Amino acid sequence: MAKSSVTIKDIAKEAGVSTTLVSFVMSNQVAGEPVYRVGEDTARRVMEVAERLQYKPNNTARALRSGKTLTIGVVVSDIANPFFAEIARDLEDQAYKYGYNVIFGSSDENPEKFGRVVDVLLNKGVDGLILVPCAGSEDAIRKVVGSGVDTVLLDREVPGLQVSSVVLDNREAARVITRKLLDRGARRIDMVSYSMNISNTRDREQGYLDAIKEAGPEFETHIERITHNSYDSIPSYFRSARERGVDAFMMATNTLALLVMSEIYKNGYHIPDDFKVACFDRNPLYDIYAPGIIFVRQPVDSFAARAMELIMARIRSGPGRKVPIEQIVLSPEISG
Amino acid sequence: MAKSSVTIKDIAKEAGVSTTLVSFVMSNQVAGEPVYRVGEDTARRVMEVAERLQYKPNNTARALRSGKTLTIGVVVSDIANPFFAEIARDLEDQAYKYGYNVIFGSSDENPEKFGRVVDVLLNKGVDGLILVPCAGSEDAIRKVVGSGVDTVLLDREVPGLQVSSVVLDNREAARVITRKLLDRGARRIDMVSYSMNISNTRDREQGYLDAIKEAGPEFETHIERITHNSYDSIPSYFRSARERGVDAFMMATNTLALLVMSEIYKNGYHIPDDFKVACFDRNPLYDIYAPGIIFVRQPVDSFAARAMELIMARIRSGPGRKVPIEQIVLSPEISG
DNA sequence: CATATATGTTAAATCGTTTTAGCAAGCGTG
DNA sequence: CACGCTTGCTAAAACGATTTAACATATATG
Repeated sequence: MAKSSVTIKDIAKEAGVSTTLVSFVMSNQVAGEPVYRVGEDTARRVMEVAERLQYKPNNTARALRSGKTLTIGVVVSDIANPFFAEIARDLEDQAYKYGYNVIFGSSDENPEKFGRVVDVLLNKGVDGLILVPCAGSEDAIRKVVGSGVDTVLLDREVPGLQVSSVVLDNREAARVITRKLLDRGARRIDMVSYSMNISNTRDREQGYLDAIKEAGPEFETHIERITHNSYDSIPSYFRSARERGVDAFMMATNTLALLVMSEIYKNGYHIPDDFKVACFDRNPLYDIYAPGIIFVRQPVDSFAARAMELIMARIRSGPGRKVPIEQIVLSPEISG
Repeated sequence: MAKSSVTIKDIAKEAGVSTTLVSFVMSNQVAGEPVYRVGEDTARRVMEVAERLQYKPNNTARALRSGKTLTIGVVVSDIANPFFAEIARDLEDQAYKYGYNVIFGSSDENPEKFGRVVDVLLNKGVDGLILVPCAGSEDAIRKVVGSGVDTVLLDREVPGLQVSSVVLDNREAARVITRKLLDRGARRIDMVSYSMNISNTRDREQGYLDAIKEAGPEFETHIERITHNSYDSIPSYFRSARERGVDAFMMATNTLALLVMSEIYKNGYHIPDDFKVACFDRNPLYDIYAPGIIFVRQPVDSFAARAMELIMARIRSGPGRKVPIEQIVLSPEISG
């Protein structure tokens, strides 16, 4: 631990005031409006001394006494996924605006790890949690929420739980891009999805089915469910899809999209001439990789901003009368 | 912050002993060998009570008094890169073995952000730092190391700095895979690299040059340096490479490999028939994407294990006589 | 002028733990 | 039996901040 060496006491002595006063000045500086009344010139003097001595408040001591760490914990499902990496970045920026920091954890879509990570974060003393649930994490989330920790769910919901959340309108988004594939001439669209039981995946499948149903009874549907992180089945799946006369794919995530598209290229086909493709999430590789692709651009910055607003509102409303639960559903933007 | 509510005091009262004793029992439990002498049955009783009351030590208070957080800070250059994502995971596991936790930050290859992130970590009170330097981060690292914080560099070195590090033998690895391309019949090999000034990138370029030089004067070299995160130049580069009769590519990272390979496929060519490809780092997409690819598999688990060993050794040797600086160079494994 | 109110400041308690210094009992030794 | 050494335990002082309660002084109010 870095020895901060210069403490509030040193400043007090140097400026000829009490430590209390120094503390007042410091916390007034951090928060917006002055809560404590401090003489203007005294405040200036204290701040000058603090500056000169390069005072850095000791967050640990602060946390111990005040019970607030000004840190919120974030658990995403896979930090290596560009979608979540971007969310992580944006959350960090948002938190900064409120004078907060963020600590991350990754569940790797594993409910046990999810629980462990949440425990570690709580033990480190975060003021609130922003969680991306994974399949099987319901109990852990219920427990945390039940114990009164301020929590907001992100990207995925857990039905039947009294907790705020920010998600995309996945069903509508899926419907729109599927519809778009049809408009561009696709006759036989497969959806490639995950077998994980996660709200957003299920919603996307529904949207796909909605669109095909609307199109008419002559259109067939097929949802291929891939097991997370075991992608060897893709080549054989692609072969079967081709044999069934599939001419377009709708993918539930950017990872799936890349996998299927690389399979398409590997077999010597082109996008969008041979196969049309639609999917969720942007990926930096699209730019150069698949110019003709249709994708749902999730408003990641809004995800982060809304989630942070919700958690801040909850944190700032004392333990007494809490701010009400809010479930925010964001509208998708479609590209391509 | 989660109210842990039940404290050492409660246990002391319940068990009829002093808080000191409870503290002794608790910390003996955590560390390996008993440092304090405590009666065996008393210890058992205290632990029973602690268990029954579901005591969770308050890390904040611990940190404040002891000056140790049992947390080490890690700054990688891009958490969204699978290579670093895996390193992050492995570091977490390693730390766990020592009873430590890990907090992450990402510099996004930006030296200002690097400095900010390091400051935040130090301010949170980490006991040590594991850093992946980025171009321009030298000053920040020098400052941190100079101020006595235990530090280990990972994946990239900063020449002329007294600090432990764990890196791959990048030059040798690059030489070997370039050689392998030649052995498989490549006559004109381009290297695609980053323009960033980073030790490992420079070393890889040297290895490439070494191999071509060894091959004989009739072989030409070309190093194409791409600016990080601006990949629009790749199509035009690929065109020019094709015109120059290039028949193989050696890429400095997995990201570059994917970009160039997708360009190859997009133009209707195949790997390895039309172009042979070698690169650094594994990527999950390779499996399905480029079976014929040659790549350097970096021993990520060893990176993590060695780095954690080094930082632990430094942390545990008190501020008095520090363990000596160690620069560990790991051997690459070649696949394909 | 007396009383109330606002303003500027501080002493001391507190957060939950670790750590220092030391006490008391038991035991072997010469 | 007196001495030192070990064993088992504790009181009290940190750690560095925040927060409570209160004390002056100045200003306003009736």
